[in-house]
Formats: sequence, structure tokens, C-alpha cells
Amino acid sequence: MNIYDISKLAGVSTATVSRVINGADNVKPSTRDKVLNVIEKNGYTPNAFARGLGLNTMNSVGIMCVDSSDLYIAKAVYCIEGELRENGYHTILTCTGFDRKGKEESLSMLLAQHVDCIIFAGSAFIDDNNDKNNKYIYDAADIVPVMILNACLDHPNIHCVLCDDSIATRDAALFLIDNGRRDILYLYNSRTYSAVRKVAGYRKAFELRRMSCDERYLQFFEGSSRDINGVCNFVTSLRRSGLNFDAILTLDDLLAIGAVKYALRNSISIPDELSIMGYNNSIFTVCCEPEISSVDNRLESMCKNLVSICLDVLSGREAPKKSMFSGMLVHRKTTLL
Amino acid sequence: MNIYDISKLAGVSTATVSRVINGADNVKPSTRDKVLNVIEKNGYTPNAFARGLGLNTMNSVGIMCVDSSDLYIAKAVYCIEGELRENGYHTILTCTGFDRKGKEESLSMLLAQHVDCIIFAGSAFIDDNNDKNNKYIYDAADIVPVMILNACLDHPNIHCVLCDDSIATRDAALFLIDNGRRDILYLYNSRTYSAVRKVAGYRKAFELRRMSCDERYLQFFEGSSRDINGVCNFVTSLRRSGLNFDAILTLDDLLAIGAVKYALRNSISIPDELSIMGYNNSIFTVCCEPEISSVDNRLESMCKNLVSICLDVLSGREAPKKSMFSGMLVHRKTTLL
DNA sequence: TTATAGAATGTAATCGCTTACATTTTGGGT
DNA sequence: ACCCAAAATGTAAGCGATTACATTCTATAA
Repeated sequence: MNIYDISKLAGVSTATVSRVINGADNVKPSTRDKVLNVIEKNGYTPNAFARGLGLNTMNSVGIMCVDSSDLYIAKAVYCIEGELRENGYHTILTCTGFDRKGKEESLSMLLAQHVDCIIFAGSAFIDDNNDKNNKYIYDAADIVPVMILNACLDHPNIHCVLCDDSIATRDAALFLIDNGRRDILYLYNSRTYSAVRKVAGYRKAFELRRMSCDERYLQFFEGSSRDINGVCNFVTSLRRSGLNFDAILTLDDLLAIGAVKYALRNSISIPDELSIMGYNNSIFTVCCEPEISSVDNRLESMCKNLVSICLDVLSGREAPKKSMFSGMLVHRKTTLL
Repeated sequence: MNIYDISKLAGVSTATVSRVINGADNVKPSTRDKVLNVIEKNGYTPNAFARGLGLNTMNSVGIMCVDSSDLYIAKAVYCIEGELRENGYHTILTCTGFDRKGKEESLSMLLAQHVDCIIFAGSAFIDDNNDKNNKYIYDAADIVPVMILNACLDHPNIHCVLCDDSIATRDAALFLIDNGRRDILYLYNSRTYSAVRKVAGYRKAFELRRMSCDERYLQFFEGSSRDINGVCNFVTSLRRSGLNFDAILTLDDLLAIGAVKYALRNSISIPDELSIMGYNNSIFTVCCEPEISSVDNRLESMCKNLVSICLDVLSGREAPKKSMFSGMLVHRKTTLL
């Protein structure tokens, strides 16, 4: 059953059927009804490939993510997909892994599918130190509109939506400082675009308070934050090595869970002896006792905004190149108020 | 740059170019090289729509999930997508929500995209009580091969991969019983295909031990397991209402976290006074202290198997209609050994 | 050398839709 | 009744691949 069959059944031309399908306004109502009836009766669905071939688009957008099983990314993907679907787009998902090859392969797959737009979900795609490594993104942007979540790149065809992680982390650190904490361990395990900014925010807090920032308190954990016991052991070994801290600020909530475990296992009281603050305000924060204070970086709002900008771009409307959200401290039980 | 351009540049016909692209074996090596060179030089990529139109397939498979931000589903999606991509398929993701309309809409969207196969990721799509409600799945299966993860439906075109949740839950309950627990609370919050089987498994354990199963110990929590405090309060109120239990077995790990919180907040010692066992063996089990014993239901293996069956089906090979995995108890700190 | 099978290549129809352009209808205004 | 612009509809040429079938090589055997 194709458009030609329908046109014959309805006694009109394929052009008219096409017009009806696409809601053109120059069709006589009676004709429209006639065609619609035939379509309805025969359960006809336009062939997406044929349409795609003609229009060179299939109303799809590609989402690139490093690892969609990461809770934060999963939530972003979920949110973005939902918004897109509501607006008639379907989502092609690719998980690339961290290595360059995977990223480039996924990207060309998406490009080969002629997606209308590519969304990079997460800052792990952007190399902040060497812009040359972002060439594959710029190349894609020369072909198709690109959206980036949680990072920013300058290109006429790239639109970015992000949270000001630097300021949010700075505020978190300031909060701890202003609550009397002096030895604040910053625990991170990546050097992505946003990670770099978070670290900068941490430093900035000390600067603002005219305190010196002791580099020993910036600790890089080699491993996944999913390795909770690894994180716990790492913190324990830091303490054993003589580093004293009365607060731990982390790159994400899972690292904070490792920190909580460290305290629990070593009978360090939270938050009296040790304050802990995570980042992302994910469900992990409420999985342990005490529940973890965290920074909400407005993931949902960002995703909605991102899709809305994406739709604007696809409709040729003007849209901001960079949308910045601000994070918000969420206090639970691991910080004193 | 299309196949015609390439054919002209290489001085051959489009048919030959097409043969080269698709790796046909009846092309003279020298011709092949010539064409490949031109393709390489001009960075030509075949148009997926045109190909799709001709072949009526675009090497895509659709994944239906109720909520991809659920950690368990997210992991399944991640795993399935990766396997598919490695085999040259791309993944169209749709999250349907729990209501029927969303499911049907997503499904027709996928069908309209002419995906080669549809994967239902999760048992939430199957109505176990009234098979009529599964009609939309059967209808899809009449058109395209269907794979179901974690549930089973009988249809010539439907293949299922699942864990025997009934036996796994039975074994978990048996373990608790055989360790001297008598009052085992079963906490669940859904009535999906797998939920129904888990409950049945719980009952079965008592039957096997010739004990009667007190219905009051089967407790349905009205709400999401993400509402950890809600779960905690629910358990607390059960206790306050006079129900005594020395073990809690749950439908998923998040519910178990709620149970752990209940114990922690009421100074009930785990596992001496109360054993707790979750389900899924997700990262949540190690987010709290004490870490939660759980049932590993082989998600990764299932996903790999599912994709492998999917590929078999798509290649016209014979494949099992139903693949059953068995779960495995994973003991941590919330159960006595 | 020639016939011929088999390999290599080419021709052109086809997939189902959109749309520029051509044509026909329609409904006022004289 | 007639004209004509505007509305409605139709015609047919793409879009870019695949592939059945036709044709042209090529190498081997007679």
C-alpha cells in the first residue's frame, strides 16, 4: 500500500495525497476528507525511506554519549529523548566509550543516517586542553547542527547548554569554608571540560577568601567512581599518609558515597568531624545514611532547554549559542547548616 | 556526491560501484581498487535513505523501554546498543512511559521507521493477567521480529530472553528460611510479568519447606522504589502496625535500600535482627552500609544473548524462542552466611 | 584460430515520496 | 454571459541507491 494506491482509491493524484498527508492548506476540505478516509480505511503509513530520500531528512536526531548506563547520562538521554519524541523526532542513540575511535565511528554512523542534529550528551567529548582533538566535532558541525550538553565549543553551528560548574563548585567550597572548614579535600577522577571547571571553581573559592589553596588537597582518583570501595580505600590511604581534612567535596555523587563509606568505616562522625558534599544531586545522595548534600546542576532544565534550542535551530529560528544554568546547593545530612 | 558521480569518476557503471560498496565478489580486483580509490578520495558515503528505499531496511533496531533513566533499564539499553552497533545496526530508542497510549505511539513510530526488529526492554510491557492487552505487541510481531527482555509471550515471531526470576526469588527466600528466618517480608511495588513471578517464587519457597505463607508478609508499596524515604516509612509503619519480620526480601535493590534505612534509623541490627536481600545486584547494593546482599539476574549475559538471537533471526537463522538464565545469590553484609 | 562457458560489467527499471510547474476549476466582478 | 485571478488539482521529474537482465570481456579447450 503506497501513495499511488491511495491516490487511485481516492480518485486523486499522488500530489494531492501527499498534500493531505503533509497538511498543506491548499486542499479542498471535501477532497481532504475523501483522501483521509481512504488512508484510514487502508491503514496506510507513508514510507519513511522514500520521504527521507526526497527530503533528505527523516526527522531523527542522534545522541552521542560515552556511557548511557551512567545514571547521570541515562537521565539526560531519557529527558532529551522524551522531549524530542513529543516534537515528532526520533532518537538514534550511540554509546561511544571513551576512546577516540569509538567516538568517531559513532559519529560517522550518525552522519550516514542523515540525522537532523547531533547531540553530544556530556562533557567527555570535549578536549579542553587541545582544541585539535575536537576537530571531529567541528567537522560534524560543518554538516549538521550540533548541540552540546555540559560543555562549550565555539562554532557557528554548535549550540551549547551547560551549568556553570565552576561557580557551583566554588559556591560549594565557599559554603564549606564559611562554615569553618579549612582542609577541604577535592576528589575528582576525570579531566573533562566540566571537571576542569569544577577544579577551577574549587581554587577560586580559596582565592575569594584570600586563602591559599594547598595542592595536596586536590586529589585525583585513578578509576571509576563506580568503584566505591576503591574510592573509600583511596581516601583512607590519603588520611593514613598524613593528610588531614575536615571536608570532602567531590566531582560527583558516587565519589561522595565513597567518602561517606570512608567516614562510616573509620568512625568519623559526619558532619561534625567531616563534611561531605557531592555533585549532581542524583538518587545516590539518598542511598546512604547520612544522606549526602550535593549540588543540583539542573539536568532536567538543561535537557529541556537543549531540545527547545535544537527545535529552534531545526526550524531556522534564531537560538542562543550558549545557555548557562546555575547550580544550587542542596543540603542534606553531610553538611552543617 | 552520489553513486553516479563516483561511477563517472571511476569510469564504471553505478552497478559496479554498488557491487564494490557492498562487497560483491564478482568484481575484478583492479576495478575494485579503482572504485575504492575514487570513493576514498571523494569521501563518498552511500545515501542511507536511497538504500533504505530500495532494500526496505536501514539496519536499525528499535528499543522500547518504559523509562531509560531507571538504572537497570539504562544498563540493558547500553549493553544492547553496544552489541548492536558492533554488528552494524543502529539503535532507535524510545521511552514510552507506563501508560498504554505512550507505548502504542512509540511502537508505531518505530514501525514507521521500518526498523528491522523491535526490542522490548523490560517486563513492564507485558500484561500477564490479560493477554488481550498484549495485542499491540502481537500486532508488531506480525510485521517485524520482536525480542522481549525479562518477559515471555508466545508468538512465532517473538523471541524472549529472561531470567527465571521465580526460581531466583524462591532461592533467595529459601536461603533466608534455611538460615533460620521465619518472618520474611516481601516488598514489591509493581505487578509486571517478572514481579508476578518473583512473588510466586517467594510463595514457592514456603511451599517447598512445607510452611504456610502468611499473606500479610506480602506487602505492596504504592509508589516508585526511587522514593527511598517513602519505602522506609512504609516499612516503619508496617512494623508499627504490629507486623514482625526478621528478614526483608525485595523486588529490586532500591526497595532494599529503603529497608536498610528503616533498620538504620530504628537501630535494628543488620543482619542479626534483620536480614535484607535485594534484587538486580546493581550498584545501589554497595552504596550504603552495610552493603546489601542481592540476586544477580545476569543482565549483561541476557542482553548479549538477546542481541545474538536478534542477529540470528535477522539473518534467517534458527534461534531459540525462549532463553532462560538463572539468577545467582550474591552475599554481602545484610545476610548471615 | 575459434567456440564457449563463465566472469565482469553495463543498462535501466524500480523503490515511494515530494514538488516545481502545468493545467483545470471556481467564484466573483463586470 | 464572460473574464480572470485565485484556488485546486494533476503531471512528471527527481531523490540515490539496488539488481534483474543484457551485454561484453576473458581464458580455456578443441
